[in-house]
Amino acid sequence: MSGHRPSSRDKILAAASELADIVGPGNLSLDAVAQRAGVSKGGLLYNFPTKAKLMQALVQDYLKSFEDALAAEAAKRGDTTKNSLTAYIELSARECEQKQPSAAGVLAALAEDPDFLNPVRDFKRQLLDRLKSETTDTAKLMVAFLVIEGLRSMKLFDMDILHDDERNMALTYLLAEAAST
Amino acid sequence: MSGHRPSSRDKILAAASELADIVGPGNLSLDAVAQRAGVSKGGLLYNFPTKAKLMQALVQDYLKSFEDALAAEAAKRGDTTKNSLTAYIELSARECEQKQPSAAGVLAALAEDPDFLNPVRDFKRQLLDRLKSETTDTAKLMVAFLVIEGLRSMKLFDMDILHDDERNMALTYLLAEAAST
DNA sequence: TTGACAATACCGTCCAGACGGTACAGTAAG
DNA sequence: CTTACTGTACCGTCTGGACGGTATTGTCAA
Repeated sequence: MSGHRPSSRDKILAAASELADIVGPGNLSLDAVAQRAGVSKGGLLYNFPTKAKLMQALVQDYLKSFEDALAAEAAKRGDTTKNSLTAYIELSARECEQKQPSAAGVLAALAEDPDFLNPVRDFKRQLLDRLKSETTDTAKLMVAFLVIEGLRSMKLFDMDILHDDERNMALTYLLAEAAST
Repeated sequence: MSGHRPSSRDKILAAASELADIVGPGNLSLDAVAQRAGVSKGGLLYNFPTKAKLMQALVQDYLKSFEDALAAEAAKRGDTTKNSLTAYIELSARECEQKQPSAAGVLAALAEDPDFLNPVRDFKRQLLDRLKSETTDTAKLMVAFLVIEGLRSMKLFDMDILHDDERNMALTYLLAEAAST
């Protein structure tokens, strides 16, 4: 079900994200995506019959890879459901450090039509509910969740406002609070 | 210096923001903006000689109105510089409740070219530095700042994920921490 | 006072190019 | 024969922006 060799589909998705990052979220054209992916335009439209479908796939792809990373992080430590908040925090912290161009694809989808973000909304709400069922102090959960959301939005907008120590301060504070629950 | 009657310029800016919210950030056209503002396209181009200039103005406008609101909030309570974090938190909290369509204009600017957000980055960094100089506990400041950033990004993306009580929990937590400093 | 001119604040039209998408013939692999 | 494309040609639409015009108001010398 997963683990293909780099298919055309994957190359197109990657090319679209990279391009969105280069030309700006609202200036993504099918011709340019096809060219960057090393695929003809006909080939692109064979895989994604319409631009909207491409955008949906971009969002789905982003969500899927995040989901996988979260599951991997939870598996890496003990599967005790109790510390999945800690897993979420640490995963997000690590993601802040590195590049993740796939986020640019999400912005492209947003630019095209904000409704493409509906799956993201659903995903986040589900995640929050899961976290909620596993923690006792809801106020602290909300703070942690929102801090990460803030960090994530900064990354999305390429706003490298925070110094490393500033970010770490917030993160260690969160981790300490999460551990004491 | 301020307090004009609704000039063409202002009508255009407002129309652009509203339209961005309706048609999606990446689908903002000059023709549509002109029409909605009740101005001819030539008239629009007179006020904003290029689309890029419009976008810049949209961002500037957004920043300015936020700055004004923050100053007004600080003035409303005592001008003691100590509690400007509290002012920031409460202002942001109130803004979460209400509609503020001007944010859609910022997304339109982002869609066109992410560099248009540079002024936002500068503004936020300045704000953070000011807050930093007025508080003792930097870790708690960072948490508060990032929580608000998270709230703000959700509003921007129209992600009404949080229930009112969830949001209030985070906010009252923040206010309590800010007061105890 | 008046006539000449200029600046301001627009209007309405036009155009070259880019875009999403279609159509279709061909092809190489399995 | 089907799948997964390639390549080319094309269509209708939309877009940013250039351009020429116009009404109003102001300025200022004679």
